[in-house]
Amino acid sequence: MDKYECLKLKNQLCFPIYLCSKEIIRKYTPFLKKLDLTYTQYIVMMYFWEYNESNVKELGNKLMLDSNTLTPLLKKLEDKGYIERKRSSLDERNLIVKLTSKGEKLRDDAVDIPSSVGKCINLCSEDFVALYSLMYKILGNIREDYNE
Amino acid sequence: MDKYECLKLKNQLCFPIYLCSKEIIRKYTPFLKKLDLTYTQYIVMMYFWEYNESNVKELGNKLMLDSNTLTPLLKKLEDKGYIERKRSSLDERNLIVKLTSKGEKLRDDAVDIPSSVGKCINLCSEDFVALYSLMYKILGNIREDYNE
DNA sequence: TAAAATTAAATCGCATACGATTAAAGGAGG
DNA sequence: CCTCCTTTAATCGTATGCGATTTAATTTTA
Repeated sequence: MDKYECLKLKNQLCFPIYLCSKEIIRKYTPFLKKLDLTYTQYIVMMYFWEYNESNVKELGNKLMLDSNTLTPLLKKLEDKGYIERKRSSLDERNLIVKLTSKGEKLRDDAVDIPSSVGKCINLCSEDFVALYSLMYKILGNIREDYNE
Repeated sequence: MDKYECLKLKNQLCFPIYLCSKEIIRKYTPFLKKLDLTYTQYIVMMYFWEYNESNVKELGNKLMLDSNTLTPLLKKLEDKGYIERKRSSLDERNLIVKLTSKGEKLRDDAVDIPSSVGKCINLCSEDFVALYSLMYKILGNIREDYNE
């Protein structure tokens, strides 16, 4: 029995998760390119399609990203005309971010993407459900503060 | 029934996988810092602890990374003294990368990391196995060329 | 109420990722 | 032998990701 067995790549759980995340994102890329979005920008747009308006803090909680990543990303989305950034007049520390009408319209172009990528991943619904719940179980274990 | 339902974050599979990958890597960080490694550098070191020697192509196939990512990363590992880079004399196109003795010794410092992080993730063994096999199933579906 | 503590975003620096291109070496065919 | 094709790394440019610090606004507290 090799005492280094635990360090072999095939015995890692993190490694295939890391690969899956990257490869799934790679599958999104050609579809997102048509909308002039990167994957992270797409996640942010999904947030706003659902909630319409937010600030950096709230958005960051949901996406587990901080202002160091979000600030430049939101500026890019603003340059593309998909969102609007404005300081709150009630509390100047807060940056209000909201969809523009152009950003809203983009939703119709995105609506087929999940199923297109789903076909590439090609999991039966049992596997989908099992994987989904395992992912949220891990997230719950790692970040007890995270509420879906 | 909302026609945009499929675009909600909570209905995505990619999103929790993306989060899990990032958060698990975050859990590794404090342990890896003691070895002066980043997560990707750690994956590369695991490869070499297992196979001792390789070239950029082979390594990249296994890790699903290309020379654009690996070349600078391998130079950093060389600067740290963990690996050696040398052109093959048989075929000058190939870069032979191998562990140094310092890199080999590092393995002993890494051997407790998987279980330490495993405690944070805190999955029972059934969940571990289920998740592991789902991940490789997806990888097999996405990249039929990938052989573990 | 003025100084201290807290909060929210922005900024900085470094390390990936990765599509695309380039450069250099080796191999194939005329 | 020479040109074309392929292969392997390296390089380039853009976009995250994130620990750490800074800046500005607000709140707390002495």
